[in-house]
Amino acid sequence: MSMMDVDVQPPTQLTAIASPQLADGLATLPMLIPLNGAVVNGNSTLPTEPPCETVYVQNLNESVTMNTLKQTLTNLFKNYGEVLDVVAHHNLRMRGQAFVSFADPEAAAKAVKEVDRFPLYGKPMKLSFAKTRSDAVVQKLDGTHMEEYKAERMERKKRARADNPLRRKAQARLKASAGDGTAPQAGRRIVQMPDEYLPPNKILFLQNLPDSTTLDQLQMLFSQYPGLHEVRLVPTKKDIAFVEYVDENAASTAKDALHNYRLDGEAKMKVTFARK
DNA sequence: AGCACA
Repeated sequence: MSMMDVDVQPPTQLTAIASPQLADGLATLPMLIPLNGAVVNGNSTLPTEPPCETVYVQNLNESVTMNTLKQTLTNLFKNYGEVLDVVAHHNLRMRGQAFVSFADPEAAAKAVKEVDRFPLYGKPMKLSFAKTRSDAVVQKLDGTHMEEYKAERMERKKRARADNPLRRKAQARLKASAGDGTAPQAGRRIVQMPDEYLPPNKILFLQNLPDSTTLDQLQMLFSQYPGLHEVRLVPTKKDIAFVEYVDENAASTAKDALHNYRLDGEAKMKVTFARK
């Protein structure tokens, strides 16, 4: 339903690779082994992106609600492997970003390669590997060392804070100028953006309505959510309709509430943002 | 721009 009805890269079959073995003796904090690619000496050697299990996503459309965002990201990324967790925050510092954790670093690598620049909700996502492992991954690797891991993470944070910020700025600049000659446009094979990933719109698009659906019925249903402007049926097609709200936020609320609602107790109606 | 998770 999600990615399948359009021409999108099919789910990647990945053979499971051996997870890092906790060598018997020295395995106190196996997950703290630095994700390779550490900076060697301040200037010349740039860190190569480490094969972290977690993908760091930037440039997300910030007007999408947290729930739909997480849901959508899970749906999208599970095409590349088992998704353990999706973490996103709405606060000033963290909005527009998300962390998608895979069980398998190869799945993450595949996702970074193929999904980078994919336009989700109207904005091309920037994908890279997370700097640190996520809790979900650590849990999976070795749930028993969670507490120690968190303690260690605190330490790292402190050290980072003490670290000279100027040096980091310089590194960032270097990196920006270095890469970026031929980043392949992701999503080349997509002939049409799936409805689910369209950017917010004050107009909603309803699909899969039962034949018996009436205008009154829809008005009744959608007026439960504030800001309803108008419901429009499509004379030639009984199974679809448009519902317009005063703004995107209002529409978004109604959409989240009524997507998959069963009007007749049977079929689920699909509610997405309309195409512009 | 911005690398979190209690």
